[in-house]
Amino acid sequence: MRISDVAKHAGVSPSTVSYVLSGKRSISETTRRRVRESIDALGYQPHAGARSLASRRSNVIALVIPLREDVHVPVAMRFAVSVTTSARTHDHDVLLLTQGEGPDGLRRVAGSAMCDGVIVMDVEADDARVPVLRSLDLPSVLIGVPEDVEGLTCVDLDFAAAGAACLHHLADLGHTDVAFVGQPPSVYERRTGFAERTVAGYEAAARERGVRATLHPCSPDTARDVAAGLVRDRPDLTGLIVHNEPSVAPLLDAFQELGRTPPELSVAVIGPPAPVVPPLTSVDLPAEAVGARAVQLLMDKIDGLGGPGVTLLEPRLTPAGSTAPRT
Amino acid sequence: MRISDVAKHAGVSPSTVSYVLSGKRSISETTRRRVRESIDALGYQPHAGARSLASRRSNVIALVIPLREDVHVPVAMRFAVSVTTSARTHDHDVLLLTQGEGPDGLRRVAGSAMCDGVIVMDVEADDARVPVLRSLDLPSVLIGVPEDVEGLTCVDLDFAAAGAACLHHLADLGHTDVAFVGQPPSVYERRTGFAERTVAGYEAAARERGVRATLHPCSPDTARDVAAGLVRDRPDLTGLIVHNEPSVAPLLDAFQELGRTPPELSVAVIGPPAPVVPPLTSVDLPAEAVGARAVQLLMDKIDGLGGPGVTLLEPRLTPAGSTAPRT
DNA sequence: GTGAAAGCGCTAACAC
DNA sequence: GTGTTAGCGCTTTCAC
Repeated sequence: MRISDVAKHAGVSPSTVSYVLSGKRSISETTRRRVRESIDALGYQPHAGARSLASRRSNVIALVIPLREDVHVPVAMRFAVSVTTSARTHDHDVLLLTQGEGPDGLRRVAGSAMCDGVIVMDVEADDARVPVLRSLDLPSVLIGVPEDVEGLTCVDLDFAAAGAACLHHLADLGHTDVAFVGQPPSVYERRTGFAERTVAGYEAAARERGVRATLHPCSPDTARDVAAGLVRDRPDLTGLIVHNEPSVAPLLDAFQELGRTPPELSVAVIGPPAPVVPPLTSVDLPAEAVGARAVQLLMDKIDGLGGPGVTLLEPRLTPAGSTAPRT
Repeated sequence: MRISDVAKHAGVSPSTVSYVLSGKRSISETTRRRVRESIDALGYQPHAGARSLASRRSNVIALVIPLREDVHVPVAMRFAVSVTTSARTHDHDVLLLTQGEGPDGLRRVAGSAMCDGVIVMDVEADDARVPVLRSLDLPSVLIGVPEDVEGLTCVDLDFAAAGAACLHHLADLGHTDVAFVGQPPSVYERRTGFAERTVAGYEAAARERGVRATLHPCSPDTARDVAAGLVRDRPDLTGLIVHNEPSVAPLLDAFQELGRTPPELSVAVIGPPAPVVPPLTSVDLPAEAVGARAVQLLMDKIDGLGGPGVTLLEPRLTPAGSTAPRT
């Protein structure tokens, strides 16, 4: 089943079928309909390899997913699904690259023309893949923001604004002593962009508002200790910002056992709304929007449109019962 | 940069370069070396589309990942990563299909020759994709086992054996009253193979051993109620089997508050070892092994080797401090 | 052990 | 608005 079979069936030339499919030149309404009918009748599907050979377009994008222990998998998956779904609306498929392949994976897919572009997740401040991307002339979009963004196209949530939004929210409620429970230490050590920027936004806002503000890296299994340490050392603490999805539940449990429960201890979280009752004041992480935007930007680049630039999506803080005015 | 450039550089014909790359005919050691050197010197990489057009092999496999609310994402991701990594060792890449595309996604990638085969995850007892797979003559491997396995190649953990192993372990310790806390109700309603089989194995073993055994679907937000119900209605309960990864922590917390802690209440879990201290007696879910096996089986099918069949990997129960003899 | 050349199925000039 | 045709870059017969 090839394009010439469809052409014969419809009584037109192969190129006409091709143009009906691509819409790259105008076709009379009658011809278009006849061709469409033949395509349906025969169940024709173009051969992807032949198409990519002739058109120099694979209609595939690559997605590099993170695999680190300290990356919250469900969030990564939300990005991946969003990218895949969005790509389909642009008639592209998604090739999965694991971070384990590193820069070589990028060279491989670029060199063999397996994909038209690549989306890289979990970008660090000084990411080894960035120089490779610069040298590769493969259209790319980063989800995350490295230190040097020269020539790159990046998308992310405005994490600095998210950190600031939480602090301003608490400051507006009268809190003057706040702690920030963050990502596992390793995340800061490898200088993951989003984590650094969140803290920077939080600390800047705290200075601005004259709020006492400290930082406490955390992971689910150290949550208990972090809570105990805060209760012991910070008697005046009334505000808590948590930027660590899987630690939210253990942290709240620990604080509760220590006699501190929201909203007496006002808690705001940065991340997907945890399915806890009652709901928490939170800044959502719009993975779907970020993924869709990344795909859109990549499609533009593939089509030679748009230049480099950093797109930061505005965070939205949703107040809930876990934060209240200081008493 | 094409194969003919490499051929010229090495002073051989294009076909010789092709054969050096594919190993499909014998090449003299000297020629092989010269060609290899030219390939390295020029940094040649074959064009994937051209290759797939000429050879009718894309060297890509598709992977359908589940996206359901009730599927535990980190486990699904472990499968996906294992499949991707294994595929690379067989010189294949992985195309991501979301479950949202359903049967049409399979038809699409099969019809356009985008991939040589497909691996389908999260298979249900009566799965809509199975008849499509049967009609498609696209090599496929299912991770999971549907009701009718005629003509299919399936891999999975032997969940029936896992359920039985937990019960036998508890029975060996003298427990005679056991409860099984399972997946969310929706998982059973849509008849997901692995959940049904686990329960079946558990119940059969319980009958065999004369143990009182009941089933309790659960999700993280109903864990508290499930625990309360069991404490209230089952005063003689001393054994618990949990087949619900994200509910383990809330469940144990709830039981603790009700005065029941391991190993007085002996708890065994089916799933990846939870990072809790002290560790729990558990049956591991060998996602890596299952993914690797699925890829191996698929590669064999693509090469025309091996027939249909169901491969069940033996579970391994690792005893730990959460289970103890009944007192 | 190696080379020549005929496709693989499609796209996009070019021609009308 | 439509048809003809020359590639796209590789694999694989066929021939030696």
